Amino acid sequence: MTIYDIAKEAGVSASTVSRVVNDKPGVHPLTKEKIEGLLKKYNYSPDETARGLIKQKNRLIGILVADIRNVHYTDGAYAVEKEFARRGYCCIIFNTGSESEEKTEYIQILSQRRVEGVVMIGSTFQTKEVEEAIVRFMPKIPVIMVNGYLKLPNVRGVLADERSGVSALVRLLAEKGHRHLAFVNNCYTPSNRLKIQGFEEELAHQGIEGPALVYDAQTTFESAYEVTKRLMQEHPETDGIVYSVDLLASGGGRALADMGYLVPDQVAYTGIDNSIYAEFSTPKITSLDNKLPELSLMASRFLVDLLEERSVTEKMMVFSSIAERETT
Amino acid sequence: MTIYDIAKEAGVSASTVSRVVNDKPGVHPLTKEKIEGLLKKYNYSPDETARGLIKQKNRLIGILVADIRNVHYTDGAYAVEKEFARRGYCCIIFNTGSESEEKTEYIQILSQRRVEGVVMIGSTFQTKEVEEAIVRFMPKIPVIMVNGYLKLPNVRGVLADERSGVSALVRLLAEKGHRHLAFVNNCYTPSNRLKIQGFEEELAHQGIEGPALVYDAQTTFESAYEVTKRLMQEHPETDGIVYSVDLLASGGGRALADMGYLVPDQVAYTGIDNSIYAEFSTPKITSLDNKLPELSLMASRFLVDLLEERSVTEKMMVFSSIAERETT
DNA sequence: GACAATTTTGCAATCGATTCCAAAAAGTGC
DNA sequence: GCACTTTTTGGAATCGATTGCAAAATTGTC
Repeated sequence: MTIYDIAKEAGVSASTVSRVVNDKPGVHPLTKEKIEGLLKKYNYSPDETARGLIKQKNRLIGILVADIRNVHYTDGAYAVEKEFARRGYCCIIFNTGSESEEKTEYIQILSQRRVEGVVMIGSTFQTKEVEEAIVRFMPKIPVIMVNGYLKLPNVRGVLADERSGVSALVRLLAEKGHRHLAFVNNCYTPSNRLKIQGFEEELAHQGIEGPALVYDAQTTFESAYEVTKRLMQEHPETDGIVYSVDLLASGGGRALADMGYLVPDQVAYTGIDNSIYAEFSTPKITSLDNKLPELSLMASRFLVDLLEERSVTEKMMVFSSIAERETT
Repeated sequence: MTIYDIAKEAGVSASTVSRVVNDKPGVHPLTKEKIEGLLKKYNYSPDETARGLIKQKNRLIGILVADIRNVHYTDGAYAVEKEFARRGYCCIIFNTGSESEEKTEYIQILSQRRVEGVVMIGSTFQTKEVEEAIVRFMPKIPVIMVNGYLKLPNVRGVLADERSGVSALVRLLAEKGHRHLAFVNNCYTPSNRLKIQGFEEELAHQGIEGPALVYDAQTTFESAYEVTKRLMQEHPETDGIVYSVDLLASGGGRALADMGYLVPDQVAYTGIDNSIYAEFSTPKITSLDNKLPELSLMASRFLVDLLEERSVTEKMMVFSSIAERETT
């Protein structure tokens, strides 16, 4: 059912029907009534594709996420979708995976769809390859990065201040008397580098000397379990651990329990992200809340400002806060 | 950069450029080479919107989910997106919320976008209102419901057999000697009704007489905690509980622990969905795995079959299995 | 070099809307 | 009833592609 079909049955031209559909003035009340009847009769609603073509605005937003199953990305994607749906946009979502090739590919696809804006959630998009892909395929489309940033004219960033957040975690541990601290890291993303930086800085602040203890683990419960055991064997004096993500903290906590340590008295530990893992592990894990949902919501608003061509700043910092639970 | 711009610079017509872009025969090798050079130079890629308009196929799929933050929906949405991305489709996703009005609205929006197919994830879409909305706005668009079903010519369903799954849970409990069983329910969705049915049927099978004990709770950890306490006070003989979802089982487990019950010896319990809650609670919860990711993957394949007009059955049943852990 | 066969190319219509401009219809005043 | 204004309507171009058909260019054969 197209606008022409309606026009034909109403005995008018498509222009007139279009005016009624878009509620524009200059249509005779009787004609309008007649057309409205037909619109309802056939449940007509205009083809947004065709509309987008002529208007050069398709009200489409692209969301890029490495893996939506990752709890904190889920929250972010949800916030973005909700905010844009409210404003009459549709969101096209892609799970890009971690390969940079895939990311480039999806950036191209989104540009082909002529999306009006893109939100990239997660620091994994803060890479040279993504930068090149943006320059190549969407140099003019507003891009907002949640927890990431690239220095390009059409890119804006919304970031949690994880560096000072991790410093706060260290301060918390130090205040409770834990001074032999270690950091367990899952991978060297830009975001994680900042965390380690915050860790080291605060150690210095607290006057804890010596090289900072950083252990590497895979992003799995089991790996964190193993690494923590090894850590405690190699450095038995350790009494405080910061894990780069909650999942690791969960695995590490299990290891500490199995080794017979009293938590938080003998060894205290924290996660980062304040995710479901932190809340549902036993004991409940103290975690750094980087407020990804809020961050994503802000990102959406940011993007809307850009779409409506309001001038805005280059990036925004949001302070993260600590959700203290049973492990500290 | 449109196809005409390329054509102009190459000194040929748009038709010729189109032929090159789509790799169609009948273009002189030299012309082709020249055009390909320009395509690369300008990073030209055809506007999918315009393409969709003329081809009457936009390679767009709609995904409707009540709330993607709901862990088992996340997995489903992921599976669907991945499968369609692989096939060159884009997915438009909406979190519909639980209101039926919103669902109707999003169904209309998707129809306006002329999506080629729709996947609805979750039994919440199995309602009269959704049925009406489909008839009204997308009577011709293939719709696949994951864990739901509506009797309409364009709708197909992929369902987990939760009824017999819950029966299996009851059987498991009964085999371990638990015969005073209760069911804690979060809400009366079609899916949950089937669970209760399976619960009651198996009680009868096992020769456990009396009306089945069914308690109602909100879908929160706290509510499950309270309801479980009340349940154990009102029926202290209870030695086995089936919770309609894992989150409830998690809250209930905490209540049982606080009341001093030995799990699983004195009281055993199970969740449903085999979600992250089941895996990360302490003790780890035995849960019914309704295999939503697999279900969603099957749904995608099902939809592809429909899109390619292969004939397929009306609905498919998938048997669920039990992931046994520490609470039974 | 003429003519047929074949290859290469472009014109124009199309998809389903929107919108400017001009034409038609209706309304107003004398 | 005529001239003029205002309201209502329709025609045609447009957005950015695709595609069937006809025209043009090239190639081959004698």
